[in-house]
Amino acid sequence: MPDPTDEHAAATEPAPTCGSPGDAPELAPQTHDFLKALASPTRQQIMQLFSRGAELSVGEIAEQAGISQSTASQQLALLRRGGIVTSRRDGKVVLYRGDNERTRQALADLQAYLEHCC
Amino acid sequence: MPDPTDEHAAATEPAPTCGSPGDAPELAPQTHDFLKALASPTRQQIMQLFSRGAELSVGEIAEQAGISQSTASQQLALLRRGGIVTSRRDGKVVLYRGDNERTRQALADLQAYLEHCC
DNA sequence: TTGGCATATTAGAAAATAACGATATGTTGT
DNA sequence: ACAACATATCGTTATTTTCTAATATGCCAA
Repeated sequence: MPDPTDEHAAATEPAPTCGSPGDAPELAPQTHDFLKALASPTRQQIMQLFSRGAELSVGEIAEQAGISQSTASQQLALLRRGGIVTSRRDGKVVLYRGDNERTRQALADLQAYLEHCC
Repeated sequence: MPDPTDEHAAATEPAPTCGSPGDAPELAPQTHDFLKALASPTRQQIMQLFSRGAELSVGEIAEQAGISQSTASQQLALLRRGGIVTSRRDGKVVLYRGDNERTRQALADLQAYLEHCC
């Protein structure tokens, strides 16, 4: 039986729409994941492989970044959770690429968050 | 004799101006510090105290954030290293506030970095 | 179904982070 | 110089992160 944690289901979040517009806006959990995902040398190194929309398999990423396959898979999972990359299955490989849409969104949210304190 | 690590000297960096414009732009060390500084619940909580240019002492921040004085000092040091806050001495207290200028710069650098891969 | 390959997940050790109390440094008044 | 107060730094412990090898899961072909 297939696990309910379906990997390549389109996990579309309902969008929190910023609860209390009054005073101190908290950083959305998604944006926190975004920041955590980027705040790592290894993951930054991985991101450099996705120049101009390049699409790479986990194996290629592991090799080019000089890390093990399992490490690559784990770090890619974190990057995906942070909304920085997307994945799709093509045969027996899984291809990753930068997620333009969600990255733009996270940047906008971050900018809005920093607006009120800086 | 005063330590060369002068705390409140205006540490103005020469700005790296992005070495090789060709292919894969690395994230500036400053921007990495910026990301790491923000990717922490405690430090995000601290940042929420600086609503609209508020200026607070370390003691006030520690109290309002519910953390010890030494923790506040340490976390504020990380926020300052990330260019998110500035500090100035006023008598025996040290006042912190959001650093508009450097934050804007870090956001711009981050945006440029993400441009090429997303 | 079986075998082979690619990716995800697990388990565990090493390293980095976060927090605190205690102490050192700095500053202002007396 | 000394006392009093505020902040920075030190030393330590608990938690989290990071990485790898080993194993499990998923997909395709025969």
